[in-house]
Amino acid sequence: MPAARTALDPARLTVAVERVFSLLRQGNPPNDISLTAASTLRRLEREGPRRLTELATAEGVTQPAMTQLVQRMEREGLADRAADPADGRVVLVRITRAGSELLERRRSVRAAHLAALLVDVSDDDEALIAAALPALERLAK
Amino acid sequence: MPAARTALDPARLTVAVERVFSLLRQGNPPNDISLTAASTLRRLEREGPRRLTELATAEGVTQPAMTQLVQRMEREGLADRAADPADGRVVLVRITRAGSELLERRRSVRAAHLAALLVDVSDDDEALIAAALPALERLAK
DNA sequence: CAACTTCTATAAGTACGTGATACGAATTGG
DNA sequence: CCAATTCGTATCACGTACTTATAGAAGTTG
Repeated sequence: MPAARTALDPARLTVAVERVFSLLRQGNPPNDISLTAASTLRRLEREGPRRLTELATAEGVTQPAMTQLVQRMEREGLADRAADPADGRVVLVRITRAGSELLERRRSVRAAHLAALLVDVSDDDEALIAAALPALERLAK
Repeated sequence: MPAARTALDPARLTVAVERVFSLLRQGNPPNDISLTAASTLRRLEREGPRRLTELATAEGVTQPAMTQLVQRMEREGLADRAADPADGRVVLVRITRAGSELLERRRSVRAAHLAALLVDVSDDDEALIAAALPALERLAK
């Protein structure tokens, strides 16, 4: 009989992730963009121009929601649209330079906030979290 | 000179937490309550009855937002209000049995979803995450 | 007890999501 | 080769979840 699997309690991890997330959120700039907007921008940054419906599916929202989100992001200069030369129905959404810069600023702000929180964390705990980080990244791949 | 501190990159942790959180969110029931509603209910469950403004501050929303949230939660039977015998201005918000049951169902659903995700994670990674879990809980205390 | 402060509620506006539906562009079968 | 269908996006009507500004009742205080 093989050894029992590691005792990682999904419910505990779920709650912990939610609470850390809330903590991080507290330190947000006052007029932060929405979760979906941020996630969509990050996706556009990572993967390049994408279709509306593709984004909607990937982000788990409906197509009308993505249409509206892109409209707002376009209005704020964070993204723009381009026609697909190969298919006249398609809209390709792209992140703009301002969008990338916003993501960059957002990362700095959050990093600073988290760094402040980490002051109260023991070196041991910090090391444990650092050790688990690559695993968390693979989980959320 | 003491050893250099562990190299935990706040920006990386922030992004990883956001992405794990998004993953967990994907597997939500279709008509899930809002982040703030869930967090507020959990707080009421943990800490017992609380005032409106106390909840608003703790959750990082404005007082009118909390008034409205409590109204909605009350309408759905998840929470109720009681007068404070010591101060006629105060409303004490309490979680109801239905509220507790909702939290419990929500935890099961999310745990099941996360458990499904963990199938694709190596034993080593799972062990690393399990080892870091108490540290994450202390961070989010 | 009049003036101030505290606590909650209301009002008006915006962002963000939904389902239903419209409509032009692409694909397809007879 | 064109009528029917499917695909990709937009629009509409609606509900929720926030914001700021303000009102108003209950406590506190000089």
